[in-house]
Amino acid sequence: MEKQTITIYDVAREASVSMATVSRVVNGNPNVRPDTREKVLKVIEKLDYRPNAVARGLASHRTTTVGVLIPDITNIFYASLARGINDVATMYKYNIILASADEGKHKVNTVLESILAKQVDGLIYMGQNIDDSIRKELDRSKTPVVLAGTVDPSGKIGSVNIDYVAAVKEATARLISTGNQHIAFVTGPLSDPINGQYRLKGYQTALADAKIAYDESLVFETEYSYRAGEAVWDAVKHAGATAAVITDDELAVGFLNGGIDTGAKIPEDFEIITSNNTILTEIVRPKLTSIAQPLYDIGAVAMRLLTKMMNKEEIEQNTVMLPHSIITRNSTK
Amino acid sequence: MEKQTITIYDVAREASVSMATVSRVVNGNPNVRPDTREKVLKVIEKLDYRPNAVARGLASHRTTTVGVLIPDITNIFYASLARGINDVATMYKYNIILASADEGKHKVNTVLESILAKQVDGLIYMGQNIDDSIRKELDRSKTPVVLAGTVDPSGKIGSVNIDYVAAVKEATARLISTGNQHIAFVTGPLSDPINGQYRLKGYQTALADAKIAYDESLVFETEYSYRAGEAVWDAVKHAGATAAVITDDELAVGFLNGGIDTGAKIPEDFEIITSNNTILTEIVRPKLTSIAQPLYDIGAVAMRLLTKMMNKEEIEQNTVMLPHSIITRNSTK
DNA sequence: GCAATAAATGCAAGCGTTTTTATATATTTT
DNA sequence: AAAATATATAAAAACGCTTGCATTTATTGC
Repeated sequence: MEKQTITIYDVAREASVSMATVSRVVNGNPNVRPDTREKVLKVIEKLDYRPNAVARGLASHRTTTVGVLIPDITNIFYASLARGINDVATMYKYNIILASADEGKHKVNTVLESILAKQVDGLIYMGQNIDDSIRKELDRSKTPVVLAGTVDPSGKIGSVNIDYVAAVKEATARLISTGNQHIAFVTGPLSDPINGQYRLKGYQTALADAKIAYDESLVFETEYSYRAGEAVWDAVKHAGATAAVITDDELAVGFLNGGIDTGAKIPEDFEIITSNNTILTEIVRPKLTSIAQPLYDIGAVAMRLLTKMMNKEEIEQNTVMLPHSIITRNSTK
Repeated sequence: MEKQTITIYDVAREASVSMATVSRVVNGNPNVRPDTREKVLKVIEKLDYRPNAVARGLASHRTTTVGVLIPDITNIFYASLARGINDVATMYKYNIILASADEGKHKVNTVLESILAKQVDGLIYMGQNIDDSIRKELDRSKTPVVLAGTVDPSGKIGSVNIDYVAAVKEATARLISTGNQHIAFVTGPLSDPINGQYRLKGYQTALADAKIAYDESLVFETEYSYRAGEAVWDAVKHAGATAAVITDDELAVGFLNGGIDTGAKIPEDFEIITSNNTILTEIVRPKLTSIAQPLYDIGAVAMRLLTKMMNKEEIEQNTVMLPHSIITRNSTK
């Protein structure tokens, strides 16, 4: 009664050729006489045959599937990267296994393990700092990995980013140039090297260049969320800051509104530069001046890089830095 | 030289049991003597054996993978649903193959085909209207499908939604109650039954109840995006509307800013109610009054429903309607 | 202590492909 | 036209697991 699924074997029989030949046709192997190809294609059409990707994966050791690890799919920053990843993946005929590894909730290791068990051909990794246990897991599977919007200070793993040091340095310098002497640095977890090493360094360097003493009490570490931004406004204000560099747009938007809602005038009383130039920066009033990262491109380039690795092509540069800029809007003077 | 991958066979040999027994241990089959189980587990640990999910999938006809079709991953509405889906999927040990089927760009059919080829155990479908070719594709594969935030007017396919008719009716009535006689309905594609049938009907019903004539020139069909919202403001204003019900938050936010930026006073001159109650409604000033849909829950419930279908459990109700409400903020009087 | 029954384990046939190797057929070369 | 070479096709062995069935081992009843 059950509608029998049609296999390559059925096609072979019906077309009076071997399975091997059908396989060749399906895979576009040129070693098939045109008329045989025709014949086989006709049968495939007639039987409405669809190759079983799982069987293919087992036999060929290629699943045409890549894993994508994302910290939070509702964060526009990561979602934008994901869009770039997705488009390029689609272009190269890969499917994406998406796994979200919310800090804590689903432990990265478990999630990673489940993805790797699925025999993905490659992995795009976003977010979370890469600790030893993760690195070990990555090593044991010989799966190619590319980090998108995430750094590996050891430089072993390929990655696509912007120059965070330079970007934050420029942003900070810009705030200094309009007379600010007390500039806050409002950031996500410093355990993430992007924040703790690169961005912080850019911030410090700009201060040093301007002969302003680095004051640790102006560094605010919190989480990437709107609420966290709202919540931190008071503290920043009380610390005596007159401007802030903020490392995430949701955070910055919360921070901005935290200020606005308590009567602060932005940018007159307080200047803000944020970091990701997502649509959020244009949605709020005043619009936010921002470091512009080519989010979509970071994802796209990361995925492209991964395709090369999966093809075992020669990689000229496994750490790529895309250009950034600063988009001036109305949260700065 | 290549580090040999360890298979179930290696474990079996090393533990001096059969592959079947190892398989039983790995799959938690109770028919294994505790000491044998111990022995096998020890070897698994020692060899660091990891089952190959692809081989498992081929042998068992279950991939523990579900497909998720999403129109646009950067749209907070869908991303929120996806988060609910993801959490429940993780809870039930399923991986997600995410495919984004941007209107047009990647045709739904192609994407669907590639997902189904991967032998997913089930499918969550969001967004796009389900036309005949899609329905056919869905039917041919016997894969269980649940729609999340998407309706199937035919009622054949399981789905999780809110009562769009009632929600929009309430929203419209609320605007009428504050004296508005010319209320615009700003929506995404009317080809989507949610808009074209349900929401529109709610809008019309509210008008009818208040004895206000339905005026087609107050219905504005556009796309779900910030820019589209900005762009449509003028037309709506010129049509003489004094309030609007808008079916998407990004759209609404663009619309709001389109107004604000041209000097309109909201809500004094113009009232707005939006539809999804995402964080965007709280980010803008004034904050937007909104229909509240339990986005995360829609996703979560949809996925839960799907797990039941995949287990062939009895489904009491394959179309579930979650409760909605209206959250009053500052874009209405 | 033995038959009857239940529980644990092993055997081996799939699952639906790809791919290597061998064979048959076609094409060139001389 | 035979030998040599190139091209198409076939045969069958993997790929790494699950699972139905057969077999062995343990448990129970009397």
